[in-house]
Amino acid sequence: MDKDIYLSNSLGGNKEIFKPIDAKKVRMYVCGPTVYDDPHIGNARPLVVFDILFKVLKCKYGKSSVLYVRNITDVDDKIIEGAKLKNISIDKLTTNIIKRFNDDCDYLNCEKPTFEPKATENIPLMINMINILIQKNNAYENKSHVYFDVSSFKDYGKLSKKNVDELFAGARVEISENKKRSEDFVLWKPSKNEEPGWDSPWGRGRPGWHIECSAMSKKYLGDTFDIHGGGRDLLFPHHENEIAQSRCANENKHLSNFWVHNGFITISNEKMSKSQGNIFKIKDFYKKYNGQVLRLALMSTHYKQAMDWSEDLLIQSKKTLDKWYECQKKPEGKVLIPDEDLNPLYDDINTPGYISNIHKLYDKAVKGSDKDKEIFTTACNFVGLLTESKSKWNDFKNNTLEISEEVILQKLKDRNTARDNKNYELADKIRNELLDKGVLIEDKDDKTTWKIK
RNA sequence: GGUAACGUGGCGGAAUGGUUACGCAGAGGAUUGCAAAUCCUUGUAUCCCGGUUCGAUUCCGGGCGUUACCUCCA
Repeated sequence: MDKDIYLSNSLGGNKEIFKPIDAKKVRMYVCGPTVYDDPHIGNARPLVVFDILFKVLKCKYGKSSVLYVRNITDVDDKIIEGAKLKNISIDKLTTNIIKRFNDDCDYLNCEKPTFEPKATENIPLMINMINILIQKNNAYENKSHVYFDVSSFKDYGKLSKKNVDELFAGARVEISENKKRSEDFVLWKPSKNEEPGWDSPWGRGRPGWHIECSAMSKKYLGDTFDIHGGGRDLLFPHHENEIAQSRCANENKHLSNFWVHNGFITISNEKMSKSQGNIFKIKDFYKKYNGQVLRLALMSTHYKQAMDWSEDLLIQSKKTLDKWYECQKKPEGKVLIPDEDLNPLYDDINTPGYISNIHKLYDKAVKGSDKDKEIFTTACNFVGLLTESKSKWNDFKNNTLEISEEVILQKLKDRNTARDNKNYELADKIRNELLDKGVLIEDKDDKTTWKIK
């Protein structure tokens, strides 16, 4: 489609026309997981949001013209703590969690990014970047620690619209003995023997939290790229610090031209947090819901808004997909989604607006031709919905059932016998029994069929 | 306290300087032994107070409310 893509840019705070630096090589970096615990639905949101943005970008610029990099941070204090807590090796923990993460991505039907670099495989790049920052007087070493000197970077706070003086004047943050100012942040820190560490000019140690993204985005996307994405919580300090490191090391005006942040998921309007005990892991939904249900649920709110997670939301999403799967028809050959229907996605990834259009395409498809059904299905497929076969969708539901198919068929037989004898009381009783077990009966024409509620 | 985002019907949730999408739930109808499914029809909303304007839910100001962020170090 010729239409421009619009994106809300956290840098500046306005919705802008998206123009890539090079239309033949559109570059997006999204902050991936720190692999210390099972991914939760808060992690699921950026996965789906940026998966859709990836698809939209490919739609406009061509499949092979879009690079999508999502890092895996596999060295961090939280990982060290997590391994200790679970009493397993760090290696085992990160391997486990990376597997979980990949399973969750599959479950949510997210495409693989172009590159998924791991922090531990890029330590030399980080050391190199830290060296440059020290040389340029943007960083200093003290007692085997290296800190970034925030006062050396005049644009610090620009992304998150924070005034550095005000931010740290409150004296809420204690000044560490090792660093000059409270706002400075660590680039490198020493590791104890049992902790993971790498040799460096400042002794055996490990990188600070932010430097891995600066090093890896540079490696795969260069000094300046088009889009940097992640959750709202990363805006400060993580992205602010990334900008400081990268721009000082690379001496350029922008790290990324666009900064895109997705909002939070809340539970009963409270932020998910461990202390509240209200964290939902993605794998907790494996048995009860097809991943498509979560995907549609995550699309039902615009990515910038906070979204409240609820069982009701999932029930509605499931119901909608049930309806949509009835109308699924695999497109034969190339089918185009009408521009006017695609429009909302180009306008700042407006997924609710797009869903609305899918509903309209559905209305048309139900009454219309095979072609209409193919257009409807294509529109769903575009955002990763209705991609599995109808039988697979139904199989998933059957697997959640506690009653065997044999028993169901026998009950249907009994009921129809009762109906033939006009014993409607018994017939209704059987129907309600099955309904209690989640089996819904439909009398259509002369045939009785059943399905999972 | 500082900063930012948000406030739309019963619920979820878009859009918009002038008839306020879409879904769920509700109501009425067709159909049905009753249901289910499907189809048709349908009611209901822009937090409060000012300002700009012929006209504000939309723009501006104030208020109220909700939420988030305020690191690393510890």
